[in-house]
Amino acid sequence: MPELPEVEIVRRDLAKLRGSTIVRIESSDRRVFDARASVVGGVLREVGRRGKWLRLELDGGLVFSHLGMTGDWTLRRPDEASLPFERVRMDVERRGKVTSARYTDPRRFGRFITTASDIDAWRELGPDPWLDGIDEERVLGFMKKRKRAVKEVLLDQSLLAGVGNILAIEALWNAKIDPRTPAGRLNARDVHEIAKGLRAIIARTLAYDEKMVKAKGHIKAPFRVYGHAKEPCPRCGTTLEAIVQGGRGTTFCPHCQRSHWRP
DNA sequence: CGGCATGTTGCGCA
DNA sequence: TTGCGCAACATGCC
Repeated sequence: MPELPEVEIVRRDLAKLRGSTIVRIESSDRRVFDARASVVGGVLREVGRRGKWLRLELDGGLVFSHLGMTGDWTLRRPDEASLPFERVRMDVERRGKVTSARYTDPRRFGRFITTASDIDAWRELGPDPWLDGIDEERVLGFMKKRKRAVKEVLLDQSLLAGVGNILAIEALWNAKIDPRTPAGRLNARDVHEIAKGLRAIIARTLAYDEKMVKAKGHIKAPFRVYGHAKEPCPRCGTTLEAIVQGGRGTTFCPHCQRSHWRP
């Protein structure tokens, strides 16, 4: 369940384990699990996140976790059986009590890496729009250099880490900007609207995810256009269109998401 | 059965 | 060197 807000929810859950000692890590999955250093025996000091990457800081080591498309972490008692699609099990102990963190991932696009130093993927991430804020001048400069559609550029993790397909679609709808607009044609005001749009959808999705954690009942997803192709635009009533950009689906309103772009 | 999916990487080609 | 399109990864769901 991964985009910035979902990963943030997972981070908060794992942060409950701060101060614990890693007592055991097990995985038979060579695709997901990459052991570059031994971290067993290390004490978990901090659970960080930038974009979609989780970074567990230990005394004498690091653990990086990426949820791919279908990854998730669940805290269980150590005696509980393996979960369906469980790929990694990490047991930690604090004051004699053992908690077993289970990483599940049906599609196995995720990664779990134990290492002694920061990995390239982490170092190459841009700022996190939620934790670090959005430097609009930098975003504009980045956009100015590209010819691709703004929607595709927003998915570049070196621009703003954590923006995925849904957030990009929703932010552009919030900003009333056509996702096909060549990035280089955006102006400062467009970038300002996109920044506002991103902050809004991140806040909205986080709030939704927080409710989901508590109330088990079904809550309506907070998305205005993602998953709503062929339905009326919530703003103007025009039928929402679905297109493919860079191999990913995009939904948008052909009427109110125009800005200054013309085909 | 066919098509689509909240992500990323790697390959071939212009 | 760079950018782009697309397949691949693996599985569930509609």
